[in-house]
Amino acid sequence: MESLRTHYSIDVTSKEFGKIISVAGWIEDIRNIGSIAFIILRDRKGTLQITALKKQHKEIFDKLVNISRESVISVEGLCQQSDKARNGYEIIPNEVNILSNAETPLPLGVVDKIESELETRLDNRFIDLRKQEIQAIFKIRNEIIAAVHEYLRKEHFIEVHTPNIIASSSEGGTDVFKLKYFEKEAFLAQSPQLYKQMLMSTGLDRVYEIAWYFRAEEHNTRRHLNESTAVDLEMAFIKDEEDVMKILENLVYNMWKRASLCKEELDILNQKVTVPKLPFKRVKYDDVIDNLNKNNCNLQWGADLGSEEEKLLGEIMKKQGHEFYFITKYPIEAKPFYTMPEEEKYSRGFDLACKGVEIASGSQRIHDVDLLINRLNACNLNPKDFESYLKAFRFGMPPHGGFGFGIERFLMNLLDIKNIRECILFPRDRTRLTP
RNA sequence: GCCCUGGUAGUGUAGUGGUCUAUCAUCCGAGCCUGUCGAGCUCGGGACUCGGAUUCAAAUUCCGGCCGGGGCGCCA
Repeated sequence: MESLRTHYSIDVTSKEFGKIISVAGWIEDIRNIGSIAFIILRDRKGTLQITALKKQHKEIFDKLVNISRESVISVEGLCQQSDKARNGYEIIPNEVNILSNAETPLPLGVVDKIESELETRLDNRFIDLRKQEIQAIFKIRNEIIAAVHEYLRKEHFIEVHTPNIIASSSEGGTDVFKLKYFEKEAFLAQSPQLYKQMLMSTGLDRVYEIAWYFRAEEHNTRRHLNESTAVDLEMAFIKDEEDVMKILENLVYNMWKRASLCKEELDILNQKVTVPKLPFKRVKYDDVIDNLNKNNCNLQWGADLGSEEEKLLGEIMKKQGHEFYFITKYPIEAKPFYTMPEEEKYSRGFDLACKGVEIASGSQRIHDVDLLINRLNACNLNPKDFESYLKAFRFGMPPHGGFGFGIERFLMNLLDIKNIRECILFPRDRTRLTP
């Protein structure tokens, strides 16, 4: 055999009929009818059929029929047109190489008729990922991240990488993972917030990062991970937060558009992606509260929206034709310390929501160091703990703003996936540390 | 952090004090079958999360551990 694989399953065309080709992959199914057997082989692009006849070649027939499912083989044989086989052709094998034998029974069936639970699937993720509908999620994920790079580079953002091991918690509030760093104590970053802001003092002006977020909160829900990814972005010399929102809505637009082009994967997932229209609706926080209170909510001014209120707002906005919308001018007390205040009680912070779920949040940031220290104190944080961050504000810091944007939440929303653990290859949740 | 909930073959389930020697499907194994594609048929295999308590009797009730699922708060 000259090579393990000359063709992928779906790349075989009528040009190959009558020729010797080789294919390789995992044995998905063996249907032994007696004197004839059909072996379904799966590769990256799809499946194909190998047809073995006992009469014609008993040795190869016996070999193929006795391999366990999900073993890896390479087959060389005659490619023959067949209306009865999938893809319109079948391979008549003349050489079979077993590259890897799968143990039996499988901990999880790839094409079994019985659905497994998410836990079983995650415990055996390497097999779970053999399913085309699971792979489709990550192929789409790859595409939308490509769209992020493409769009942001076009807008002159540069991709950066900031530390994940840090000396103090980024923003206070949420729980962080503590770890030993030689003789010191360190933490895992809950976001690149402080670093991307510091980069605004360098003149790089526009940066973004596909960032890891580590959060030690002990929640156990469908929409929380303890390790997640995000698109984090920061830009300098902005007039106000509107400049940031423009980038964000265009980014989201481009991501949806790119996802809508993944026709094959969307078909497999039975999903339709409708590209949103620009610009997204801007709604002031005050109007949101009024609107919700008119609809039988009892919200105090200054309160953050609970998940039920968020959902209700999503329904109200949808009736008005807005699937995506910004909530702007949040009360300063509902936003983190680095958020730029506006007037007495407001801020230049915003959230982007889609279908009643918050998918991104951002703001214009404070660039004045005295104001920043005031806000730290007001939030019961100690400016001393933030000295290396504050230093970047003392020697020339332009006005700036940015946002963070959870990739898994976005995928859930995009593909109507019910559990966030489906959106990341190897999820880390409250109890899961392996695989 | 708080609250609710669950754990039966490899997988997914039925069974809620007593012929349970535990159901069914899938799966695995042996066999039959020349056009399967959820192949079919015959035969066989395989399980009660762990520890303690109650009881004549526990998969089933109670307590605890371990491991899950979900909701709230918080957040992405």
